[in-house]
Amino acid sequence: MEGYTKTEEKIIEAATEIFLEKGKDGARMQEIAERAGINKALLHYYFRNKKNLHSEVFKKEVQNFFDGLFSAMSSEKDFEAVLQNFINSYIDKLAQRPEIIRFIIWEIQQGSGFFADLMEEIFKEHHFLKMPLAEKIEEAISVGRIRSLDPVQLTFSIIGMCVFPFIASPILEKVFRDTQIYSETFLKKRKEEIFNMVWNGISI
Amino acid sequence: MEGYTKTEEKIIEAATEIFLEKGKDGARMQEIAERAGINKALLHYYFRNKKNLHSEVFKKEVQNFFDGLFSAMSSEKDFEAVLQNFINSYIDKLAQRPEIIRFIIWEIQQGSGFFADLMEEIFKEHHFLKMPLAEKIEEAISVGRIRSLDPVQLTFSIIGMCVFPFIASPILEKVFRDTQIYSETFLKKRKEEIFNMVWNGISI
DNA sequence: GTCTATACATCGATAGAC
DNA sequence: GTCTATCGATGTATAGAC
Repeated sequence: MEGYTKTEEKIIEAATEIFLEKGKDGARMQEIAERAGINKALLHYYFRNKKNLHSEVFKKEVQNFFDGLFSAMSSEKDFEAVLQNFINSYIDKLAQRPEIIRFIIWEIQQGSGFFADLMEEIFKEHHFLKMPLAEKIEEAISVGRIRSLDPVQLTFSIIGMCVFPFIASPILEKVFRDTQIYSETFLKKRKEEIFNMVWNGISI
Repeated sequence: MEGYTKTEEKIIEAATEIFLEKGKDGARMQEIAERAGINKALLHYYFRNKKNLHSEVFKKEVQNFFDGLFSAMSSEKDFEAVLQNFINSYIDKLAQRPEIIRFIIWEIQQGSGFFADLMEEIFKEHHFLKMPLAEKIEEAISVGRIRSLDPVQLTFSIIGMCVFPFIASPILEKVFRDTQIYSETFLKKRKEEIFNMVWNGISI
């Protein structure tokens, strides 16, 4: 981590774990302090209050997630490769940090607009106008690579298919006792399934 | 609501609103009492503690959501109709109560297993063995109505596509200023888009 | 059943010594 | 920068009058 002192790093690290696990309201400053090996007073010395600390952690996590994702996208390639790559990257990223979904969903529906602003910022950093994948889809349509459809709708569909297994993993692993969501074989199969479904549905 | 006294009803109603909006940890018993027009003591008289009240509300909401959904499914029809019907019902249900997604996701990832148990119970009530849609897909494959594929994977895909727009609605309406997720036209278009994507991808 | 009053714990945040 | 001690607010929960 750059730009942080040793103590700040320890705090951020501890706060990330606790906020991801318990959420903003469920998290306790006391617990964060303990896990960081310091005391509450020092938390406030560095981050002033809980809201602030949470924002810092949230911003870092979201940026980290999407930076990796979008930087893998920017290179110009054939749309089939772009699609394949997007699905693979998204699933791999989610498998690394599945807790981030709940984190983001909570913040989104809080209605603060904080996440939306953050995303806009990240889009700009990567020189996208709005949603990266939607732009690529538009391109592919205009050059006749795929059939004409609503790029936004397709983007929703692809992301939805990628995200859902991670949202539902605890139930799914219970209902289907032999399904291990985080296993290499499942992830590979999932990637193929999404790609096939989409490509069958949109290719000319 | 059946089986509740007038006061219990008022409490459940108020608690539902507050829990859906602020979550289990963010909700305050004081606020629930005020909205119900009673005092804190009476909350504990009827529901003993916060955890209990939250469970009650959660169970009621989940049952209400899936009961409506599954009872619309049980009748035997051609798979194309079943699929169409499932997508339509799911989207309509979500449009009615979008807050339930966050509610459920939070509970799922809490790892208590409460939601999984609840779902199993609901499946049984409707005489399904595991996941309703997955069973219908298996049938359709075995009679050669659709191509052979993993029913669980397809189920994930369909639900993911239905749910995602509601998860992301606040950002989407910001990024695409002209997109009104809850408008009749958007919902209709979304249903068609999902059905077409799936049907193109699986029909023989 | 419903209220007021209050016990008791714990929270986020701060003051002040070092 | 880091600590101890503590404040004031607020949280859940209960006791006891009506």
